[in-house]
Amino acid sequence: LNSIEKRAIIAIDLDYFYAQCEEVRNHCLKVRPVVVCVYSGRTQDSGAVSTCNYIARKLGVKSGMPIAFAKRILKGNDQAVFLPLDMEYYQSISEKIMEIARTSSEKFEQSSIDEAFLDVSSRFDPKLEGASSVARSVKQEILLAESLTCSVGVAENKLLAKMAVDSKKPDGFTVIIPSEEKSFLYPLPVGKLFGVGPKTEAKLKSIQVETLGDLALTDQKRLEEIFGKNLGRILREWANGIDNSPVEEKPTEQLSRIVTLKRDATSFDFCEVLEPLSADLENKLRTSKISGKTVGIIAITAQLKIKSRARTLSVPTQSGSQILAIAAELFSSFFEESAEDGQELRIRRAGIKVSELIPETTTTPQTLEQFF
DNA sequence: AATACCGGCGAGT
DNA sequence: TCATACTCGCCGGTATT
Repeated sequence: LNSIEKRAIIAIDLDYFYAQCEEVRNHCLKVRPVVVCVYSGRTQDSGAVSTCNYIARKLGVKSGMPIAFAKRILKGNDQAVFLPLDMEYYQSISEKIMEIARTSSEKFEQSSIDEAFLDVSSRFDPKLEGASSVARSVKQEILLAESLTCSVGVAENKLLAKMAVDSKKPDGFTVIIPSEEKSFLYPLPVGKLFGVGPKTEAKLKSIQVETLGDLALTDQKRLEEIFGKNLGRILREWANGIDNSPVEEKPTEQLSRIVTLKRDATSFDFCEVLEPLSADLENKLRTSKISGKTVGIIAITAQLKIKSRARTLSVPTQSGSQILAIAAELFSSFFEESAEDGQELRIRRAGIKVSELIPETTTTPQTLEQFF
């Protein structure tokens, strides 16, 4: 039993990140509802709420909500501020903070623009106590350097650290010690488990599984029948607080760019719409020194259904013009294909995805051998 | 029978 | 009421070897 060393994992989550970044550059916003929006450009207020500060949340604004909803909720509130997304600014702050986190631990994993895991197991004896003091100082360092608050969770694996950090926000500090793992998890409704969204929650409720305690005791075979072998196993393990996944940086597996069309279309000017996307992808591929072996398109229909088509190349590419040409072909045949089915395809949003990313393959071969 | 590829779905920030 | 832009992972079906 002692041969398996326990770990000490810290989860860091920057509070209402984009909206807090906006507060940092304009302190007056701190006392007002702040809503950060992705404007789609169709109409005045078309688009969705990306995130908002806690003042806006308290009034009922939520991530993903249409901007027009949020405006209705805050109508008459002359303090409310609606701001467009400024990803470059948020990215630059994220990079500085992630550098602080990275250098605070030998093992580091950034899991999104505003979240990271640290594994500090090797450094301390009472591991969770040591990890807690690292978590405290990282929190402090982030506050001093960037004037941003974050929440932290400390536990013996990533799942528990993530559940811990989610349990108290903003500015939270939550440690789950081994003896408290089950009493922390079991009372929670299944929908609170990371990875359980509305669909999975509904399925679980339909078999009378309401809490993580229920889930933890549900027959494994039954879960595998309903959710498949993998998800069935993971649901049960996670409900029991079991997670052996390592803290490690994972290379990017796919890149995509997508835009909302000015209006739903049964066809559109592929070059005009897709060229900026492919150019952006080329830029990203080149600066990341990677190439993509699969090029695909993403279409969101007028009914908000997500459709995709893809083609795997014999040689990975970085070329924007090649990506554009393939994407245009895929869209073209996709429209034809649905015309044959008698279905008129109405597209709302159009995108390009590059996947099967492989370290650097230059488009112009240097040598004959490379060419053949 | 194993692997590759594709398209759909679900979930997260 | 209106519904972004990304990323990741799994599943089942079909094609390829």
